[in-house]
Amino acid sequence: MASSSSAELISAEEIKRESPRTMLDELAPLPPSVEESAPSSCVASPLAFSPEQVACVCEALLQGGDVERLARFLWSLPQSELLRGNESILKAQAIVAFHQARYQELYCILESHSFSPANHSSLQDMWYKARYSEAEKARGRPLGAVDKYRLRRKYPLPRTIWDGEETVYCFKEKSRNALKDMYKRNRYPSPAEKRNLAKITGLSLTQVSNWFKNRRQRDRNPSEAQSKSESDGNHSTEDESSKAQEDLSPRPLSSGSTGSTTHGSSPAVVYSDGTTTVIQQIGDVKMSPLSAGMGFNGDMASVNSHYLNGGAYVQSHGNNSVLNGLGATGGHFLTFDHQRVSHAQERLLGGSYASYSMEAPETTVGKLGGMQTLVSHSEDGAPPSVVTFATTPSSSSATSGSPHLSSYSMVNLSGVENNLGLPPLLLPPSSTAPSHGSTPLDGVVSDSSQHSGQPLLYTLNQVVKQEPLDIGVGYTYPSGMPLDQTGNLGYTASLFLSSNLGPSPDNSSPLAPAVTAAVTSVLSSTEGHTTLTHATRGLQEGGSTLSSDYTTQDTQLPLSNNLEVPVGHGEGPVCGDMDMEGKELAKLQTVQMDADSDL
DNA sequence: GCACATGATTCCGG
DNA sequence: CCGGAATCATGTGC
Repeated sequence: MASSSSAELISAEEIKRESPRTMLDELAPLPPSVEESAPSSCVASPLAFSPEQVACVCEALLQGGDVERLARFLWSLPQSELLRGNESILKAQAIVAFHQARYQELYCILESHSFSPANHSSLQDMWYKARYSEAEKARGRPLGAVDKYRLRRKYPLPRTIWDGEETVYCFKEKSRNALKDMYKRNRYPSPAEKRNLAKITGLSLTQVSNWFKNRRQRDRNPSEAQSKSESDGNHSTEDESSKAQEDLSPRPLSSGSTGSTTHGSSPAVVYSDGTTTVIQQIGDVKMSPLSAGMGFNGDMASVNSHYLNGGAYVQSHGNNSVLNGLGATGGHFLTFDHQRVSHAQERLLGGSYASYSMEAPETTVGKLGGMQTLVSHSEDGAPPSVVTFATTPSSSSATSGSPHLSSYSMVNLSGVENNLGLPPLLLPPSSTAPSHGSTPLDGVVSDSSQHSGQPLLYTLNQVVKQEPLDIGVGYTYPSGMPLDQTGNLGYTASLFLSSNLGPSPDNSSPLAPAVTAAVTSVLSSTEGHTTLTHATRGLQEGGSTLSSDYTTQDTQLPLSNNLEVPVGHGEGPVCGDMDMEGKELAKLQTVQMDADSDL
């Protein structure tokens, strides 16, 4: 496996040597709408990306929150890629469609593919926001709470983005049952019990406390708030729910991640459905009530998004999963073949990128596995970006050829408002009607070979403090765009991609079988330093064992290291200035490798 | 639109 | 800091 078509792989070394341009720029060329270039040529020579690579880039761009760039990237993909059914791509398409107010298209995307639970929350949010937005436009006035409620009833979430768990008043049924059970046994739970309940339910300690407080109050004077239906006589549900890591198999309850967290409140939830196991750690932060649009609480995930600030998601898959560290093997996860980039694209790339600004002041680098680092910088001003992929030795999947992307993180650039076209999707004719904005596309598209790609299973961990960060149309990328106090983006996320299928479907370019990728984006800091952020995680091979942790802000970064990589001059976001020299890159890699050693 | 249900918040006392 | 009471804000159902 280590064997990948050499032709398509470029080592970081090579990249830094021969690539003066930013990778992301190449990945996200300007849209064909840009006059000066022949759109068609954009697709003439397909990028040498494997589906997984494309997915990874999508994720990276998604994390970055730069919808504009994401749109460009999607645009650059051959139709066949778009049709593959890869979740990351679909999600990216959905976000772009949302951003551009092409709601019908958005609905189609959301309804036509079953998304992994990790994405449910954000997609649900999009689903509803799109509905609200449409309704608002239709009636010309803002919607009230009741209006929204009705819309939610009218347009229930498709099962493709919803686990089916009903939520009432923001709490999931299971959570309430656990609370009720406990209440039945003890109206005044001890702090420890509350904490445990919090863990079990995925609620915050405060929520649990409030619940008991309210419950007692309403039990006391039934006069006003008679919750007869529930409190009286007998709660259907019986004992035991709370403590145990009980049964509650399918969804959100769980084995109390025992030691989980230091500060009294970071419930951990383990989802398990046989094939996957997810552990989610939930922090205890409240979102600003203002956080635009996040008011909707569809399910627990949403609730969490409301209250959490930290978390992690790990998913492992039966037979494969070798997401872990170092890999000297050469799985080059993301490679870029410059030679295959059309000249037209290059021209486009050279174009204007001045618009985006990176503001994340600093990021950190966690330990990484073998890394592939791609540095990019734009020629006219954009700060450099570095995407680093950690590769993993393909132990268990030596034969499978299935790629594993274990983690990556990317820090981002401020979302730039913009409307770019998105490549046409294969949607029912009716749905493609572009309602608004730009719909540049036409000339794009070329090959039509399609494939329903293999179900790439992945989970994305993203946790963070939620702060409003509107991307254009008001969509707040719900999950992963934390802003730090200064309003800058400082985000770290882990992404686990795994696939336990055999060789990738239609991929002509053999990928390293087990690859752990870590994308790291270098951001320019005001000091002229750049730090990397990264999160690493690993799954032990040999099956679904969870092994690790991850990342993210603040408190929870057990494995991270912090590295600062000096970069060019500190002149600000003016192109050339930010170039990362080969040596810096080398340095970067070295550092990363060092970081590995303590794995 | 209204009434009820329920989670959250605020204020107060211990 | 916790619990109780009052109250607010929003979800829910009719």
